[in-house]
Amino acid sequence: MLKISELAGLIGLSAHTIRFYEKHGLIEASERSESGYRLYSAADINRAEFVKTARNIGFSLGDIAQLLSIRLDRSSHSCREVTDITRNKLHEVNRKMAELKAMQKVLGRLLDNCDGGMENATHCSILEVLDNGGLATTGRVN
Amino acid sequence: MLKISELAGLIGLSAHTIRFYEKHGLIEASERSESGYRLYSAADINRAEFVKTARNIGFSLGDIAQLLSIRLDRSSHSCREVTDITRNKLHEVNRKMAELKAMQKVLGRLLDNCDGGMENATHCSILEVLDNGGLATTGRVN
DNA sequence: GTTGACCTTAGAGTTGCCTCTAAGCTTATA
DNA sequence: TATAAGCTTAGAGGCAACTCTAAGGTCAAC
Repeated sequence: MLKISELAGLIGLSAHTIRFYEKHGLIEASERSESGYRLYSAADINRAEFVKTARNIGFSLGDIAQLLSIRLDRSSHSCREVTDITRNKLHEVNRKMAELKAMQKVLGRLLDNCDGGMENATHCSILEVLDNGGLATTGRVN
Repeated sequence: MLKISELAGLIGLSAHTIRFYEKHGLIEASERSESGYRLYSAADINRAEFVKTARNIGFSLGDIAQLLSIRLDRSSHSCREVTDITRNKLHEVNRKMAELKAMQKVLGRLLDNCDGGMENATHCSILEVLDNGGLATTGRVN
């Protein structure tokens, strides 16, 4: 049985974060010492590691809660439920990637058109673009 | 002179958001009517549009505050300051993109290895990966 | 028996960006 | 003139995922 900071060291989360996850139902200590300290069993540790792995991959705490409830009783859930959660996450990631790509493109072009020297900003092309409502989308813009 | 909801309609932000931006120093109404209504001049509208454009590109409110203070007195700021803000943002976007790409890769592989059928999740390969600390990185993985 | 590290709790604070509410005044329309 | 739409304010609420604090109990070592 591990104490909270031992578990924390093992899986690489702070004790604070473990308590926070407990409050949200993700991690639990199946026992308490006489003095009330949390004590983590092997099963608790596995669960905590599951949480950490899922978190590393990028699942939200809400996703993880769902995955845990499936994990807890695999036979009454379908494999499909798991892939649905995963696919939704992938779609979310794809959406964000698209947004970031658009930002990347615009920021890159702003920088391309601006020399960024130490002269004053009176004719700064970036400020001009911002003043004019964004990059012109006429011409060969792609 | 426009009233707040007219400005809101023009630039595509809610009146709530415009007040919120005002509280944070981004947008201002240079006048008030006798009854205290905000009235926006052409210059105020330009400024609000500048804010909206910068926001659309993805600059944070903090970035925009900096850009505005440069815009307000272009001659005492260098073009370089503007490119620095822009470059920092680009780096931030690049960092996030890299994170998302990693997630994309992992999620994609999880889905590839799991058929996601309606059978129960007893042998779900995604849960297994999560239970085993992530995707194995041995073998031809990349 | 005292120091110091570690544990407990409830709850507040953080960051970023809104979003909404309450309570009340103003303006336009029918 | 009455009603509805629109405006004002201060301040609360919400989301995600922590992060920290206060005030105190516990435990191991010297």
